[in-house]
Amino acid sequence: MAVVTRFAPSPTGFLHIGGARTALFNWLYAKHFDGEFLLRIEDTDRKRSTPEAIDAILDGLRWLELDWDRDAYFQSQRAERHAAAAHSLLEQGRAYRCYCTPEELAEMREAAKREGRSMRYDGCWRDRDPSEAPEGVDPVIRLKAPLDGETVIDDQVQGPVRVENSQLDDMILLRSDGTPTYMLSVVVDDHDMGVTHVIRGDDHLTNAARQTQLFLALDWTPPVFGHIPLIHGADGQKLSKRHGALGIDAYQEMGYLPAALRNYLLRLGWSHGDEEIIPTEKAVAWFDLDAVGKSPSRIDFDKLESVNQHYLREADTETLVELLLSRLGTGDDAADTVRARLAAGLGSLTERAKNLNELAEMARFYAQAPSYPLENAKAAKLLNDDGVAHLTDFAAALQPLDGWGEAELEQAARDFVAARDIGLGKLAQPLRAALTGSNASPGIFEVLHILGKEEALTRLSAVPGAGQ
RNA sequence: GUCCCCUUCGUCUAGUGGCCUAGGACGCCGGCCUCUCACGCCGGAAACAGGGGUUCGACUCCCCUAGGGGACGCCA
Repeated sequence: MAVVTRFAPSPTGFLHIGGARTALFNWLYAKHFDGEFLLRIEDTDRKRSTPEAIDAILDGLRWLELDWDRDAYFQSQRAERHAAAAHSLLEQGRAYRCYCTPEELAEMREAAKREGRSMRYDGCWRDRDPSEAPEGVDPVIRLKAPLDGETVIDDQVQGPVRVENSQLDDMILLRSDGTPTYMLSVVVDDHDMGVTHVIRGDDHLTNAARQTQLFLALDWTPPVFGHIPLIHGADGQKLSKRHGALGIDAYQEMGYLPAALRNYLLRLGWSHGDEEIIPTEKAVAWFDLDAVGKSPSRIDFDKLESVNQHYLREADTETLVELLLSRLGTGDDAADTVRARLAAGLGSLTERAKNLNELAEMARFYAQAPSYPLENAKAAKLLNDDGVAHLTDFAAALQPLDGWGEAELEQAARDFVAARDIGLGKLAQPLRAALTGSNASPGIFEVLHILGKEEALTRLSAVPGAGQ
């Protein structure tokens, strides 16, 4: 039987990092077994579901390059089918009408809590005659779940998990307004969609037991479950808005590459020996549930950055240039010149940057000449009297040069400092400040070369006090 | 409160009874390289939560304790 996995987010918010990893694992599992990866939007909570959230989730998945098979399913469109399943259970005597009011239920929970019992519905309408039904109360439909014995989930990540049936109450299938609950919808949809493997956060572990009961009541075979541990914030606490529970678009804005984020997320909770850099092809080849860890992990931006830098170095130049251009916000006028400079300078720039934003800042001088006074205090200090004097003389020495290759430029600089008996740094640092506006940059001869003779000499003469 | 799950360096993890004087990666510290910043290279500090068993031998198996997480909705 072909493997079918699914990612089933509820569109009540953006796609966060935990959801992204769940989607990734489902995607990888399907790819590994040459199966299908489906997407189902669980929008049955009309009050909280928004079209914006649906778009954010879809965009997030697309950005991460996690493509889904078939068309996306929308749970809200299948409510009739869900209700039908509940009614058939009712006819078979496997479900019943319950007339308890929300108030009574709340009272029940209070009492249970007081007496130290587990807080669950006591099943008082389970065998009660419908003729006793109170007037004017719309009943809910509950599953007539087994009273004793146990439900066992052979979880592919957590191992066998046994839950006493006495711990599970008769779950509501249909609300008093006739709409299906999450439990019912999930089970019916997973069955109808042919889902064979349910991979999701372990906050659903106890749901798996209830859902198994439902599958069995419907005479369906439950899917294989794999409950992956949750991701926590850097402080070990549950993910919240303050740390890490950001939308996937935030990671995009922070300058991470999709391939890098996938690699990082993959290693959170999953491993393959000592492998760290795992491109998607290898991930597909290696991924399986047995290598997923059981304990929750924390998000670590340092590591993410490091992985990102790796992918930055390997990224296609053209792609990177476009990504940078949009971040530099430069006009179109000089676009071709800037593109060429960026393409030439990218190689050594990616050795220095950990994300696209840093990269853009480091590359900025290829698009714009420094403006005075220099913002960078250390750089400004390099342009003191001595520094400017050296620059002026060196510019004069450069003027008659025919070639502008790195080697020639370096030779000229070495001859220059040797003649004056000064260290190379005495010349290189002021040069750097004048050319890039900064005290840190790629090798100065590379910068000189990429900028070109005309632009370089223009920048040198633009230094305040130069040429006297 | 009840039930379920988890626990190896700061973080992500390798480890499936002897290969472990516990390995790797990120981060951190030191050094080398050097026109700056990086990269790279070399070296370093850093962990089996605690206590009982089982065993010739436990990071690995069992029990207890502690800590962490999750679930207990007519939310998903």
